[in-house]
Amino acid sequence: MHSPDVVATKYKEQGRRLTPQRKLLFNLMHNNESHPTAEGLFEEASKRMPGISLRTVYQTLEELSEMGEIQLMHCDGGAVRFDPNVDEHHHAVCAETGELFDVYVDNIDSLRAQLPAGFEVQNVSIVFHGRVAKSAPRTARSARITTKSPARQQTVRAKSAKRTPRRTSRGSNT
Amino acid sequence: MHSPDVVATKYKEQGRRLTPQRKLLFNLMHNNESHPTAEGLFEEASKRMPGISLRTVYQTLEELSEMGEIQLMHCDGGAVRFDPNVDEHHHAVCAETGELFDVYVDNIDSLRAQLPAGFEVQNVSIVFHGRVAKSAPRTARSARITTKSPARQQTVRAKSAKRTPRRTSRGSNT
DNA sequence: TGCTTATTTGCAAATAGTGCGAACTACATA
DNA sequence: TATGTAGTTCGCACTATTTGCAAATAAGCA
Ligand SMILES: [Mn+2]
Ligand SMILES: [Mn+2]
Ligand SMILES: [Zn+2]
Ligand SMILES: [Zn+2]
Repeated sequence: MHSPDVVATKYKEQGRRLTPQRKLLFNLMHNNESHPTAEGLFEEASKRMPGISLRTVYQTLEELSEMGEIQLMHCDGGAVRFDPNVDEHHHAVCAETGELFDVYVDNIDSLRAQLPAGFEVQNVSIVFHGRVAKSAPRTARSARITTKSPARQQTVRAKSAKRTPRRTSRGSNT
Repeated sequence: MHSPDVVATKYKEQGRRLTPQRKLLFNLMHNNESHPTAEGLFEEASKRMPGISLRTVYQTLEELSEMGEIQLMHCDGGAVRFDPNVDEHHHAVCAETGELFDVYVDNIDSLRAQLPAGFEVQNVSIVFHGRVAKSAPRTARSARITTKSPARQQTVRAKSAKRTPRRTSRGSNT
C-alpha cells in the first residue's frame, strides 16, 4: 500500500472525499504487517476515534482493495485478513497464535504440478502452516528452517517426510 | 477416505452406530472428487433420503474428519469444502466455476522460501488459482499446462509468465 | 421384545459480512 | 464565509455458515 499521502491523492483524483475516518484507516494500514481483520482494525481505529463504525472500516477496506492498495486473504476460514503488502508474496501461519507472516518464495516456477487438463494458472498462493519455535532458540539444530533476517534462504522441509502412505481408494489402486 | 465398508467397520469399533444416514453419506463421499460443501452434500443426500437433516450432514462430516477419513478446506472464504482425498495433495480452483481440482506436486521441498526466524513448517498448502480453458479443447496448443491424465508433469507457469500463447512445448513427453 | 444410549433433528444462537437508506459532511462554488 | 450537493458514515436489518442444545428417535445388545 502506498503512503497515506499518496493514497489520499489517489482518492481525490477519483472524486472520493478525504474524511477523518479514511485518513485514520490509511495510517493504520500503512506498513501494517499484522494482517488484521476488519474487526481488529476497527478496534485499533476505535482507540483513536471512538464512535467510528465497523461498517465504515469494511467500506474503506473494500475501497482500498478495489484500488489495488491492499489484498484480501482468506486463510483459515475465519475472518478475512487484510494485507497492505501487494507484492507477490506468500504466508506462514502460526497454528498457535494465528499470526500471519509474509514469506517470499523465489522459485515458484520450478514447481512440478500435475494440473488438470486445460487449466490456466493465473496465480499461485502458498501457505506454510506451522508454528514459531517457542524457546530452544539457540539449540543449533532449531535453525533448520531459515532465519528471515540475514536474507538467507532455505529449502523448505515440510511434513513431506513419510506420512503413513495412506493408500485408500483414489489413485489407480484399491 | 476408505471404502464405505471399511469406514463402517471403524465406526463400529469405536462404538458408533451404523445409521442409514451415515451409510448414505459414506457412499456419497467415497471417491467423491467434487470437494462438496456441507450444503451440496446435503442436497445430494436429500435426493436419496428426503428428510435427512443438514445438521446430520455437518455432524457426520465432523466425525469423518476427526477420524482422519476426510479433510477440510477453506479455500475462498465461502463454505468449507470436504475432501475424501487425504493423501498429500494440493488444489487448483477455477475462478469461473469455483470447481476444485486435486493437484499433485512432487517437489515442494525444493521451494526456496524466506520464512520468519524460528518458524517450524509442519505442512504446506498450495492453491493454483486460474481457470479451465473453455473452448479450444483440441487446438493442439491448448495443452500448454499439463494433461493430468497421462501422468505428465509440467513446470508451473503462473502469472509470472508473459502471455506468449505460442509456446507449443507440450511435445516434450512421450 | 425391551432397554439403554447413541443419533437425528429442529431451532436458536454465533460469526462474519453485506444491503439499504437516513443523517451527515467534505469541499467546490458563489 | 455561506450554501448546495453529492459522497460518506452509520445503524440496523438481513444473509450465509456453522455450532449449541435438548427432545424425540432408533441402533444394537440382552
Ligand atoms: Mn467458513
Ligand atoms: Mn469469511
Ligand atoms: Zn502478507
Ligand atoms: Zn482435494
